[in-house]
Amino acid sequence: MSAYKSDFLNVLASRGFIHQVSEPEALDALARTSTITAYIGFDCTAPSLHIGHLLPIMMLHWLQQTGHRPLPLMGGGTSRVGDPSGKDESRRLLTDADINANLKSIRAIFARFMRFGDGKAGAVMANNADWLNTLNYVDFLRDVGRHFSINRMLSFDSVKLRLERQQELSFLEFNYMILQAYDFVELYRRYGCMLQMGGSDQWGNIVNGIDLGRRLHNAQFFALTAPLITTASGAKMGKTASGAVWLNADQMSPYDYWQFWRNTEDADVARFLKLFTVLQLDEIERLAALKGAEINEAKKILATAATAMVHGQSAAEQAAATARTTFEEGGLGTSLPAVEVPRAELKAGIGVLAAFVKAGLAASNGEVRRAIANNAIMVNDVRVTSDKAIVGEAEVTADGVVKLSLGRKRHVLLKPV
RNA sequence: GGGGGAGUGUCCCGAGCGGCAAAGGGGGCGGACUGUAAAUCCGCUGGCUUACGCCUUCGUAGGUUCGAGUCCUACCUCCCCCA
Repeated sequence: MSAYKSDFLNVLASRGFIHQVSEPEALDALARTSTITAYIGFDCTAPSLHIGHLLPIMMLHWLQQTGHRPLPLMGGGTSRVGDPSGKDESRRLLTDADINANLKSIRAIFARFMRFGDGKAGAVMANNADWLNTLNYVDFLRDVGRHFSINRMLSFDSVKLRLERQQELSFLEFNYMILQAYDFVELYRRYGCMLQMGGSDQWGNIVNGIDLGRRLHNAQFFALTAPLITTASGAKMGKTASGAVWLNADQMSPYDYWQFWRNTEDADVARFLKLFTVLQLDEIERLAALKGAEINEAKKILATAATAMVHGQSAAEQAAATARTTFEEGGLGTSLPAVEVPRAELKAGIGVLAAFVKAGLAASNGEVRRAIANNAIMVNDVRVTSDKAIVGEAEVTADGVVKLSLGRKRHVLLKPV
């Protein structure tokens, strides 16, 4: 069904990664005849990447699998500015120390998805702080700024929407697109990078880079954007009670990560398998054909495969096993999140309210009270009906833990130490 | 510089005659139904409290009042118009 001749575009298109491509024929031809270096920018405004970053990371993965060179760019410099795209409010400005700390913890994630190092397709990581931080303002204006038309910049969605909605857009943020365009050129100079990929909201920024490349180097750059991924019911992906779905294990356990995928809506299963796992397409076809309750099998495969991409095969299988014992056999899974409690404290008895707050299942005593009123609280699978109930040593099971449950899905173990 | 408008529950949007823990959505969480799905229906969605109740919250700081999100003053931030 795909009209592309190159492996690279074929794979991306058939798995649903492509929203827009500039000059598709030329890019297709280039991908067939040479090794492309392509970059995607990631900002460092949070200490971990989350699910929203997964799509671009997968694009880099496939880029490498099809023989090309991925170039993840850390926005060490641009994070100091903040991209106004899709935002009504200015982002908080981060300190350089924050940015560097974030950058460091993000870096490890990439190694899971692509091979770094030598060889023609070995991935390279760059940081735009390396060139942006030392720019000379006047030189930059003369060399780069003169190629930008304010008239045109005002017509870009990222700017236009802010202005139309009467939201403040600072000069600092207004410059973001210029810096991103400059990044593209700089990566071309340093690494011969000719393709920039990103989310669909990046189209305007990328196109600016293409223009600048043509003006400064008479070079043909390319843009490729991925669709914005929403769930079948229209919600933005990756929002849960506790916030974002993080990729770092210390922000979100592999078990919880597995659960996130396990709870995918039926209608999203096939699409997510294509986007977020590396299963063969014919295998995905087979799974997608499952009907009714059988599709749960596909969801488990999705969960395990997607978790394995980020946390490794063994952690993924452990999460799957824990889910199986917990949900299908009514037992205790070993990788359920656990919270340690001093044995003496448990001996004295902890009120249910405090116990659930301590376990992180609720934010306040009141929240636990309401949950009890809603029949949602269980200790060792026994429903709690009074907020005066005590969790003590008697509740420690043969496994040496106390199982606290909020609803049927959220479980935390209390482990005496 | 002059004139007009706006800022509401720490997720968002948004109503709010001086009696307000503050309408209504969305989102989220829980329950029922299911398949750890969707849809639907129901409940919850500031903190402490067994409870009466107490405390904290409507841009900031004061004031009027028995009582202020609501009225007054000053200040901060944003928007629009005029210069």
